[in-house]
Amino acid sequence: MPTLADVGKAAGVSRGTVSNVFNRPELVRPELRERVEAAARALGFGGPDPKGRLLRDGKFNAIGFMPPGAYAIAEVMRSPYGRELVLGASLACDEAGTTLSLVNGTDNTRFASIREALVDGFILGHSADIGLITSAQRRRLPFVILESDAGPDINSIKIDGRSGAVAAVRHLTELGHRHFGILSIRRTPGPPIVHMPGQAKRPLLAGFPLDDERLDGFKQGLAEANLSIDDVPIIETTPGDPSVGAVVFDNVPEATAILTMSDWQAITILDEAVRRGIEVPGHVSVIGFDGTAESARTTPPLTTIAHDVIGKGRLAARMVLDNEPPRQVVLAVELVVRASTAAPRAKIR
Amino acid sequence: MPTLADVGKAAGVSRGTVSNVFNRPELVRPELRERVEAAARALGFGGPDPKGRLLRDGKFNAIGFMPPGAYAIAEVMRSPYGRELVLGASLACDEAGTTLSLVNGTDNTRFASIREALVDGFILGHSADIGLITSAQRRRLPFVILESDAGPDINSIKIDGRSGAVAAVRHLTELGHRHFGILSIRRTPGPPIVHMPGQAKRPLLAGFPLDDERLDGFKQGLAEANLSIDDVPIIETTPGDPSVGAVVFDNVPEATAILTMSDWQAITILDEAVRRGIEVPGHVSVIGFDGTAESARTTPPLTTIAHDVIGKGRLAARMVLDNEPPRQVVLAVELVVRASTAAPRAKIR
DNA sequence: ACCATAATTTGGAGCGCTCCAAGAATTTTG
DNA sequence: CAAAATTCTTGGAGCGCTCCAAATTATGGT
Repeated sequence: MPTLADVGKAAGVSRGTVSNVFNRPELVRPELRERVEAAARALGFGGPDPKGRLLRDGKFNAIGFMPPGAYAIAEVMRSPYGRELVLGASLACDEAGTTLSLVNGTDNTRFASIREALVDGFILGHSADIGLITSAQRRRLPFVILESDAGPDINSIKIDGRSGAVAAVRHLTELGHRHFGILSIRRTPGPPIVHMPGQAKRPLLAGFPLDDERLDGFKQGLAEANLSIDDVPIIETTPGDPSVGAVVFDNVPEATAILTMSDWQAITILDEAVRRGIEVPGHVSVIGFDGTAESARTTPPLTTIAHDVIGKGRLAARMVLDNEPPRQVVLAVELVVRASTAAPRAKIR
Repeated sequence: MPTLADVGKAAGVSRGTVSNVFNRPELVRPELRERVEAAARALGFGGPDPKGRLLRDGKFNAIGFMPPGAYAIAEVMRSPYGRELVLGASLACDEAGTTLSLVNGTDNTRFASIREALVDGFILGHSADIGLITSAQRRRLPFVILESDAGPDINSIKIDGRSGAVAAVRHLTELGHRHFGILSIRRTPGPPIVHMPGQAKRPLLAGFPLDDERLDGFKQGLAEANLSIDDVPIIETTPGDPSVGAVVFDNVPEATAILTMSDWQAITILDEAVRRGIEVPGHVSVIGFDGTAESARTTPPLTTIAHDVIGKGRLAARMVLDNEPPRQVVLAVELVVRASTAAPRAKIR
């Protein structure tokens, strides 16, 4: 690999002049410039190596996106929510002329990834692991954490998940539902875990603020209707796991309404319902969470607790890019009623 | 920002030892290690700066994805096709522990982006601009170009677009269709451009191999049924432009079948059909291209010319990562018949 | 011609790190 | 207990570049 110095030698000029030819050509006399360019071509020199510039300037011109939980980037890209988040971030990056780096952080390499990522700042997906934040802080780069409570010194953006969850339950109880099933989020790899009422050690606190808050909202909403969450089956499942539908219908046949924590989970239920000839919302109502574009395209279109996911991603990127004093943003959620919820009509089977 | 040297001074050891503490802790005596770690903590040193290591090692551990055409990354993320491509690439990156950098290349900054991206290789979206390839070659990094003919010295992956287009037309003519509309891809920003038969300067060669090839396939397929593409209206439109549906139905009311170059275009047509009460496939058949996941979820599900988009993205990343001798891969396409195509039943209006 | 002024070009000084050969300290061996 | 072997630590040599003050060369006015 030829370097600036090599080209300089070949053209009989100094390193600095070659640098100028490439970066500020107006500074160098046209004929000389041409001679240098010729030398560069002859040597197959394709321009100053970014590595050198980088060390000198110290700017990567990139921000990193780190997946939430223990997910890999590919899993983020699969999920409707993740895609909109990344889309939003890329929108802001497009505007700023910055690169968006999708940083892979598998469980154990997560901290190392943060330490070594070639970025000027981070968007961190939510995490139960406080160490992540410490890691990010150590790096002394601007960062924002999504869907986590991280205190006043740290940039964070979250939605009002509790209100959203309450609104979801209210909507359903107002329609007359009394028998529910709840889909919470499984944070480790594996099949759905069914927690029936009365069973010990129900996952009422998963450790992830996102999940806990929504579960708490469900609890509150149920309480308002004189129902107890303790009587409601909870199924922990990875969003997108296609097997959850079967698990739900097999284990919670009496439910007339399914509360979820993501549109993707709700969509999975819809798919299984079609397979079994169960009508939505005739036999069972399903409510999503997040209000992704996908939720509007399903059959029937999903009722969901929506927020501006793209806007969230975009704001996150902007906060990192702008590097202003830390702030904590809480985004509003909105119940969007579509066609997947209705008054209960008949029991399944 | 403290450096290795600073920490070394504070701990009374050398730069090298501090480096070892962080990178090969087993090489340094536990008590010394602790002293160094304490000093690092005290100084708020969060580990060796990746910039330095980078210059030294020369590896970014990242590959860059550059959007096709003149699109920005955000546009890629919006498109079903683009998302699956990125998903595929991220899958390979996950496996390899590499970062995927979404490199922004707006028209004029495109070449500069290639010159300066902090990556070890590139996935280039297709382009009509040969300069892109030259740029990439100059950088002397492994790269692969998608959906372009770039000769035997260059990694490329493309689908057999011609056969796909022929198959699409055949499917429709076999169903009895004789009146078509074609959606080709507009490569500049702006609203749909309608090219009616007989008009001069129809975009039969857009300069993009991808478009040209498919158009050529449509032509061939039509010819097989004794139809001429010269009699078929062609509408150039950016995939995803929601206005194209109206343009199509207003300008080509006699068409009983719409050929497209992407699922997204087809989906847009579907949306407008719903709005106008036009039945698909009753009044008009619509056929997509690419076979993205979205195409299976529409109402009605789209008939489409499918290929393994995720696999393509994954293979692309692998080729860059593996850096083997250049090869040219042509991926098979497959006609997937779903419910958006049927025999023509009635004329619209 | 000659000097002031303007236009170009130069090369040193890092940017922060890792590698590595060599030196220092410690432990083992005969 | 000295010599040999082993374990640790050190600091020089870059990695390739950009910035900048200083040196060199060209231009212009008298």
